Amino acid sequence: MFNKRIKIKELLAQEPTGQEVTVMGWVRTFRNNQFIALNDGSTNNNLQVVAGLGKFDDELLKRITTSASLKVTGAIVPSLGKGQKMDMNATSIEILGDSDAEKYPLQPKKHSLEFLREIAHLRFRTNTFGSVFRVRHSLAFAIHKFFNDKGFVYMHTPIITASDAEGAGEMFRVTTLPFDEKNEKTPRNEDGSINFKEDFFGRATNLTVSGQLEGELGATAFGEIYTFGPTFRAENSNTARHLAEFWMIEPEMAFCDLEDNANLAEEFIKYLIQYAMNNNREDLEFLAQRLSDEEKQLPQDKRSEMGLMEKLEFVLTNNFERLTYTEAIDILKESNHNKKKKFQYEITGWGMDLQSEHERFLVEKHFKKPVILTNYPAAIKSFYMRLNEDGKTVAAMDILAPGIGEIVGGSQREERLDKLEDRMKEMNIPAEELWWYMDTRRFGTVPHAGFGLGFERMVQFVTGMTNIRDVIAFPRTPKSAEF
RNA sequence: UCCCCUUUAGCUCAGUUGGUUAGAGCAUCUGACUGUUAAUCAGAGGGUCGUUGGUUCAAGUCCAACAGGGGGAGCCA
Repeated sequence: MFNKRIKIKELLAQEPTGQEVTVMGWVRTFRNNQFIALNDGSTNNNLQVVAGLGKFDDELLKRITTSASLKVTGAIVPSLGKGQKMDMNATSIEILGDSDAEKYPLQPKKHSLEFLREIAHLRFRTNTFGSVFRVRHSLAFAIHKFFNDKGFVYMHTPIITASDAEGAGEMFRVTTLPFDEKNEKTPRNEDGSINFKEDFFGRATNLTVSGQLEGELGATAFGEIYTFGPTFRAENSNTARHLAEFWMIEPEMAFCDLEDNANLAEEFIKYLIQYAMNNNREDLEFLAQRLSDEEKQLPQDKRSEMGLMEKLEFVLTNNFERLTYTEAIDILKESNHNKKKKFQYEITGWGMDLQSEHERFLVEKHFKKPVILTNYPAAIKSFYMRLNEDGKTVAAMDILAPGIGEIVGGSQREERLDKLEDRMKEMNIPAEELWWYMDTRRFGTVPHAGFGLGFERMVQFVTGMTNIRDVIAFPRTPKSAEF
């Protein structure tokens, strides 16, 4: 019986010719004791249900409150009012679930994003979050489509990992060892350290911070793989662009160098934007409007130069700017911004790590478009990145997006066993723990490369949401895991 | 973790140099109206001023600590 309903998005695309249909959804507002704005989540547009005067009991009408769920049947006719092309003249209204108006926290008015974060379980029922999460869904779908169409194998890398050598950040421990206040039940070695042999896996384990190392195992068999799954970082990060639990896409390609890698990343990002623009135009236009309304409250110099749609269009039609770390340092050094000493962190010269103000200057002020920075000094990058011929830089790449910062981090991997071992020794990475990783270099090693794209940062970029906590359903951040 | 800002009704916010009974809009409730568009009109209810301590004759207002939220930085995707 329930599958007889028509979704409001589909209905609104039809012409009103008196057809009798059934819809189900939640009440957004009930105006004039007669007009129900009904929403079923398929689109932000509501169906106006008209409850003709005198046709329904007062007792029933009283129960039509904000967010009550209804099953409504009636004829679809051209609207007599101005705001919509069709009305449903209700012949039957059934209340599926009441919603106590005195207790329901959402009102038909603008709410702050901060307040909505505190009621994250209900915020999907707002237009903003409806749009954000429909776009998020589309992007997730497009990721699989992009890689599937290219013949990549979708690989599920483990969530629980025994290696703590990945070096990508602090990890969450996974254990079944007893935890009591005095630690009396915790198994100990003779020297007092915790005996992990007694733990579930017989060793210390953690939540993954990256699927890359396992991804490389797949790439050196299937040729091209990608992962798309949750990732965990136990960093005490309190920013609008970090989460303790987030989703990451990590393609890994054999027979691939840094340039191929950068080409793929750029194509990938553009594909995702194009997909959302083709499939979520209505939601993006709503979000663009929201963003522009929001920015009207900011001082002139803090507003974006482009609207959301223009920005996405611009990224699609322009090549990402590609330059080396060394070139970037030169640009920063020679900039008027630097000469006027406007950087908080001084440009000390080659070898320094770029601060986010430097990255933002390059992306938002100098080039005004996404930038692919390559070939960083080896000393500031990870052990697995391929050492360049100059002996001092590695084949790394970061893609920096306006307003978001680093959206992609990747590299060509060090496929030469001796060079990899040297590098691990230098950086105190225990090669023996990663024996399985080293085996790819021992048996048929091959030039290969890959990158990680932060999914939530991508969703932020496409939706224009400025806080990463507003593009994931239930954000996990330090001191916060309510829902 | 560091720096800055902030916390007053369900929500968004006023609240003067410390001084009677802490206000507004929206929401809610009651009634009216009935082709409305965040409906409108009239009325009503609704507050431990984040928590604890201090200064003072007197604290929403000043001070301190703690907690929550926001912005920026670091770590990174």
